[in-house]
Amino acid sequence: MTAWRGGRCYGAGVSASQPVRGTRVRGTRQAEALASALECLAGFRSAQDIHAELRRRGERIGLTTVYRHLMVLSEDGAVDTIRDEDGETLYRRCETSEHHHHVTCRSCGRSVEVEGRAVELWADRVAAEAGFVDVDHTVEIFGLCPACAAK
Amino acid sequence: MTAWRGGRCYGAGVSASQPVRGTRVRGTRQAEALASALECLAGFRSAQDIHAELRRRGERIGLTTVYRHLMVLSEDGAVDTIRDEDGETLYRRCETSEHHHHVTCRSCGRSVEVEGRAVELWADRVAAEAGFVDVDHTVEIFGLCPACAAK
DNA sequence: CCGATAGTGAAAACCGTTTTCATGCTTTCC
DNA sequence: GGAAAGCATGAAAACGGTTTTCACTATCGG
Repeated sequence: MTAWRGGRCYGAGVSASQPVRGTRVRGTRQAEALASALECLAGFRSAQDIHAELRRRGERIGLTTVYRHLMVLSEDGAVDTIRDEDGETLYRRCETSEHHHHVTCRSCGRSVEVEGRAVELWADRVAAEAGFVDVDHTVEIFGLCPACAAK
Repeated sequence: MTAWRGGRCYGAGVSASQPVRGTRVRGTRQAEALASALECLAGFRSAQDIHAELRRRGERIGLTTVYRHLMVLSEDGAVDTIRDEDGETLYRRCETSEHHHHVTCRSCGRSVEVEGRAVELWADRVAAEAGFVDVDHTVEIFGLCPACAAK
């Protein structure tokens, strides 16, 4: 469970949010609802948070379905995923399809995408120096956003 | 469960490995055994791997105790921890007490410590630009080590 | 020795996630 | 329009790593 759960973001409708990128996520009421929730939620949220939010909105949708859709969406690159400090997976609608990293608020979940050409290069370089191949990296930055820091 | 479990590293003894840094981990047979196992195991291992290894060596030690000691050791900075792609926590005896990162083999767990002045600076900079404070970061690189890549 | 104190570990609880499987909803074809 | 086929759904159960519980044991100072 994340710390910042609970929230507003009602008045959902935001007009029939159309399918997120050409994925198979479409058609069903549940997929629509999930897409709309992702549209509306600003930061990284756990699957359970998102499910709770949907239920709060009155949607009839099962936790299983939320997990299933998030999995597909993330495989398709339509949502980003990160792991919080407890190992829980957090999801967020992806803004750009390019490789990038995040500065995420550990209190409210709000996050900013940052370009990381520099880290990419660094990671590739040090891995190559160590003789490693097929290299992959995870880079996440957590902190307190200006709003939360103000408290 | 990690992929590279099971291994040699018997003939353990390595002479009574002395207590790792001035922690409260000492005295008991189990703590000694764990310290010695960590000394001997090269790469990052899951708590369960380490426990299995100890049992294989004939040590009488419970999984709970392994977890407990690893927790303390990691709080004291005597072991490093990272999360693998499945969210499982992996442990390794720490080589330097300075902040550093790893290039870890996703097949055998072997890892190389790398200096990351560049990333530190980058992380601090982008976080500051976004107005975040109390910043923390995780940077892990996974790949195939030369030996595993050769197969 | 002895008693206080800290450590141990089997079993149960936890908790996020995945699987199962019976049921529903769509789509397709006639 | 309707029946069959196929995919989506979700409650409940399984899963797997980790933590908690609690009765028991080892250790250490005196």
